[in-house]
Amino acid sequence: MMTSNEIRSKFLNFFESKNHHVVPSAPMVIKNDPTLMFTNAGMNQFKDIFLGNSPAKYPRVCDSQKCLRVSGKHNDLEEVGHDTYHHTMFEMLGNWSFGDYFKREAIAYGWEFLTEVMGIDKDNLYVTVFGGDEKEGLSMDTEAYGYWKEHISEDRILKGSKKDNFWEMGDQGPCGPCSEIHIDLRDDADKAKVPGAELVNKDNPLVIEIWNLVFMQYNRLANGTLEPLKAKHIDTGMGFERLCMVMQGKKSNYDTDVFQPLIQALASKASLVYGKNEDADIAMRVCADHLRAVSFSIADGQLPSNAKAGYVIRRILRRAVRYGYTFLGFKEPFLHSLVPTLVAQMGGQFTELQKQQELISRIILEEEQSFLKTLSNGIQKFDNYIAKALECETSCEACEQKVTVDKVIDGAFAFELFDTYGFPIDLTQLMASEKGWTVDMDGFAKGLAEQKDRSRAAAKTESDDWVELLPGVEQQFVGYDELVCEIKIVRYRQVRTKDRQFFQLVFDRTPFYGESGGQVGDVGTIGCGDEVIPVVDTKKENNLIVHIVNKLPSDINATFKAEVDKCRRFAIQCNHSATHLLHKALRNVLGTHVEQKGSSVDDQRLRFDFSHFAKLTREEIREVEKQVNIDIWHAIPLEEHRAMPIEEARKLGAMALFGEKYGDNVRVVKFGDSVEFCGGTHTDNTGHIGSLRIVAEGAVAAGMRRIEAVTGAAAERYVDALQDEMENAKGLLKNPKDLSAAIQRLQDENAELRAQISSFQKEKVAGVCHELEALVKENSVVVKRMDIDIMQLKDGVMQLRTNYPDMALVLGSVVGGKPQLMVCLGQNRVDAGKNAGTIIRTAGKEIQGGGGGQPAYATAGGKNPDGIDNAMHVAANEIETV
RNA sequence: GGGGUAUUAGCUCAGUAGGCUAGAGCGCUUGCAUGGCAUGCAAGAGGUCAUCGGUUCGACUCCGAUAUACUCCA
Repeated sequence: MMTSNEIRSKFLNFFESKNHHVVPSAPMVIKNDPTLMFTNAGMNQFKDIFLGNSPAKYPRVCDSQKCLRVSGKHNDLEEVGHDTYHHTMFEMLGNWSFGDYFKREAIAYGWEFLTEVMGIDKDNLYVTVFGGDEKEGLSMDTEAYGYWKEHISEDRILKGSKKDNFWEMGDQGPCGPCSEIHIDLRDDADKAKVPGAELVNKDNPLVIEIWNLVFMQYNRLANGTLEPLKAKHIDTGMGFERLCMVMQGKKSNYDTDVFQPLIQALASKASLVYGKNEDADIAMRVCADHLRAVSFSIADGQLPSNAKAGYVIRRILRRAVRYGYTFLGFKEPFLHSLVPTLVAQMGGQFTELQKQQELISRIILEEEQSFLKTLSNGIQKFDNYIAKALECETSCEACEQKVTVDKVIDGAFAFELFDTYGFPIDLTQLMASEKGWTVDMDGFAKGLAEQKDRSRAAAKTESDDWVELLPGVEQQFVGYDELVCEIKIVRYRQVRTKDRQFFQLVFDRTPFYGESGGQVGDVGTIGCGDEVIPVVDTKKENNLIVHIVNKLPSDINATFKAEVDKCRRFAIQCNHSATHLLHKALRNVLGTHVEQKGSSVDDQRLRFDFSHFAKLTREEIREVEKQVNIDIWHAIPLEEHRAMPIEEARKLGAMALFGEKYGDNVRVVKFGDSVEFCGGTHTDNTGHIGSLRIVAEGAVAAGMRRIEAVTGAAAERYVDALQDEMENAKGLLKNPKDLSAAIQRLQDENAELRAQISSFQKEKVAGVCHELEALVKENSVVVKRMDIDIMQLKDGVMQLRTNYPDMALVLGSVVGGKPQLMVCLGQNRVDAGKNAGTIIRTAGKEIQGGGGGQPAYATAGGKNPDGIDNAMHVAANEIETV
């Protein structure tokens, strides 16, 4: 039997023999494409070639690309595990032609590989071609049909609809008809009953598509129309796991050697046998699949989090935990313990997994723990809800009105559990059914739909088609050397979001750095004559530097002077270079397990995330700061290599980052011992940085720390602020020798004085209460004016009340021009039907105020101090009257 | 980017349709009991109810803003 590793290499070797260049898989996590979070198809890493933004380095390429399909157009998440062939993460084998060969060769290569290299029986194969679409005005792909006829009998060539046989990567952009190869894996008896041709594209788990050949020949415009592409491309994708299933004679992807080790490990952990129980089998498939997806993402630098791409990863992980919890009986974290199995199996091919094994395990463990906590919170909330509903039932029975609860969980509550507390709806349903309840799913769906509408409305952006002014001009970035230059606008378009509209401009050459690699985009101006237009931001989309402006220049075709905000850029460069020095210093001080996991650099500060498992001590922070500052004092000049062959760069000791895509030639930035692959802009000498101060250190996730620091003028300001505060504090304390000791003394003194005040107050109150007690002993009704804050007497008066159940007390006071009134009644008077709250409201009118309280004790305040005596009389009268 | 929820004792959390002397369990201190204890009993300490404003006679509670955390959607 061919192993999965052998199958992968046979594919790559085959296309290499057809003059294809074998490239490595791009990272699964996508960094600079606003329309896409994860690589969801093999073609992603070549997107800018298809869009015409950059030229192809090789006309023919092949690879095996790790992909994640979980959101957006290809949303398979809820399918995964229930069938035998959907996955979140999978490998896509592909071959490409960029303006080189087209349909004839693509079809011939595909056929040769499957039937001759893989030795698949031709009688099990079917192919589809695009059958045309009237609405689009497209006719059938007779070209592809013709080439297929050379290999396969016509009754095996099927015509497909636009849905199945016309491929588009989005609402706009390159697209074209495609041709799929399907395989029929059923046994002969079934084949005899129903011909395979009838089951193609019908979701039969044994008649499946294995390869899609896309013929890119059109460009879709924003208004929906198609225009022919000048250069035609081939883009193919074959599901690696499916091919393994075919080659290993299995009927499920999960039965191949790609998944079985994980599934077997899970089964033994759960003390179950795979294949005995459908629910448990699904759960094991879910866990095996999701563990792969999550581990690969973390290896590529995308951690679970509560927003965007990180949130997608969190959801996948939680889905696995949910299935394990419900169907495999795992009530404690378990997924993390499978990481070694995954690494043992795939770590050889994907070294990023192996190198970061510990980090991956720790992060998964932490996520599992936190989700199990959310679950237990949700279960508690759920139980409370049921208990309350049943309580209502029993209490109603007590008053002999037979009311039964209808045992339906309110949709709004189910949605609240889900939306606010993250409690999965299927668990709510499961728990409900265990108790004989049902869930109002319509109500739940309604809540969810409203939520979705709100979000969509808020996130809506519309972009027009690009207006081409200078077609075919390739953009050039000159910002490493120049901050001012003459430019022409190559193309532009308008973009509208909910509360803003702006224009995106592309120049022929630009000094502006587009946001990428953690470095913010430049701002500045473009000017022509008297007209100067601010560039408010610069972004990078698919390797294209896009300048954001709020209005278009009056003459769009003019030559402009483009000028980057120099001071800002200088500060950014210093911060970026300081980040490199910091990275190196951290590895020196903490060890080489420190890897960059994220970085953000702007003109104000720098932020650096890295793998490390403990809080940095104050000494470590000092040492890191010191090492960076020594590099700064040494005024090390920048050594920059714009395009160094990657192997040579590695020999120099350059640090490559996980989850980054590198070409054959890379830019290397070197300051002394600090050598990094980096596309960012840097200061020409570390001396310019001035100094670095670390201002914050904290945790981001398990095994991951974050440092924030400032440099140069910002560092000066930071130290100034500290110094000012210190001087101020010293000044306030009359310049003590030891500030901390002085503060400590002050605190002790303060505590002592507080204690004294409170004891004085207690004494005073006790005195007053004593006085009142004497009066209460004599007369059961006491009316007294005493101008102190009555609220303070509360405790004492309440004490009095418990001792003298017949007591009635009316106190009045005027403090600071504000009248206060209090009525307190002993229990016997309350039982007799008197209510201090009512009395105080009546009496309160006399001081133009309101008040309230309980039957036994009430207070009121007011605006008219002159009425206080009257108010007391009124209250007293109320108490006396029967 | 748009919603929702939470923030109360060292920890985990109750709580009030504005006024009940702000509580429980665990932990802590002290004392007593047992030969011993992951023991029992008793007493006690510990709270600017996240921060800042507003409404009110009165706000832990209502309203607004901020911060932090959690969570859903995009």
